[in-house]
Amino acid sequence: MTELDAIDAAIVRELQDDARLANNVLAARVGIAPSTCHGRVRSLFERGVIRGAHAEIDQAAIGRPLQAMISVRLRPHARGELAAFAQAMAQLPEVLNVYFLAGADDFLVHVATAGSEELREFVVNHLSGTKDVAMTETSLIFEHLRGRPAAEPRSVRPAPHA
Amino acid sequence: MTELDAIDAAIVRELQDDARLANNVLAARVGIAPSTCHGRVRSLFERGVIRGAHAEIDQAAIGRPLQAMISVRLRPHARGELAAFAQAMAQLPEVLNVYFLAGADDFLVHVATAGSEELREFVVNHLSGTKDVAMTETSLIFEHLRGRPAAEPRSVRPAPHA
DNA sequence: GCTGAAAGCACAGCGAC
DNA sequence: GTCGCTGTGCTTTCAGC
Repeated sequence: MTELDAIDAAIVRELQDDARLANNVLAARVGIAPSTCHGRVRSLFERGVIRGAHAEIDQAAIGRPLQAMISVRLRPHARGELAAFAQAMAQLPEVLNVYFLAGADDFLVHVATAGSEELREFVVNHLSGTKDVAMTETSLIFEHLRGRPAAEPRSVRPAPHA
Repeated sequence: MTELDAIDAAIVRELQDDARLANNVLAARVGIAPSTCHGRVRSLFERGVIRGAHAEIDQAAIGRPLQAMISVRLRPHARGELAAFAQAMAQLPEVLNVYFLAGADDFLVHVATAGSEELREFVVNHLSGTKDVAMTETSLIFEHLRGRPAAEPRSVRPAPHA
């Protein structure tokens, strides 16, 4: 697998915190020249270590103040279509995340809706009212905290010549 | 609250998909001049509609191939410190997300670890082995799908003079 | 909302170490 | 691997409209 040195790890950490960080600022922060830094960032994207950059939106500001996490269990006969089902879920405008689980439930759906009525409609129309769904359990989300960036838990090999 | 017109909504949608999109490309895509577009993006950040931009990392590539979602319930006496507890969780390097729930469980912790042993250690050291935690339930995550960008579910007022 | 100018930066390719 | 250079184009801020 693609190995990351300490500088790559630092770049990943910084971009995880702010994906729009200017290259020259990032270079200074990780202690390398801007041209080198630019090449490394490009490489991280090309190698798939950084999959993309996404803006974090205040859902309430765009008219979806109510977030919920919905546990979903499919009926046994529909388990084969689990992937297709989850994929379809992810296309719906209310859906923020779909987590495919290995446990009692088949997956979790993280949604943001305009209100409780819209949430109810979402669950009925796309989940509990569907023939493939055996069970749903909806929990409202009060708050969502992002973890602090982490890169390379262990075995970070030293940088070339920092 | 800060109102968003159709152009702001389009900008939000594009940046949700790619936060590093070049300003001139974004401007062309939403149909306004680059300088105007730049001002709107700045305004969206300043108003807090866009809270930040974060790189999406391939956790497996940085040495954390195993992800899990952990349901946590605190003991009744510890409910008052729920916010502080969750905040502390979010600081741990393994934690990607903490979802504060209103339901049977108090919160969900989304973690990425180096392996099953590290996951077990995480749960024991920071959750089940803690005096404030009443119960935990760990589900492995097979896959994580991001929802497709959505902006302004309804009541998008027309743009000024698009 | 647009245009235009000016400074700084991004980005690619180069050679040198 | 690193760094520094150059050139083109873009970003960003500032006017004024």
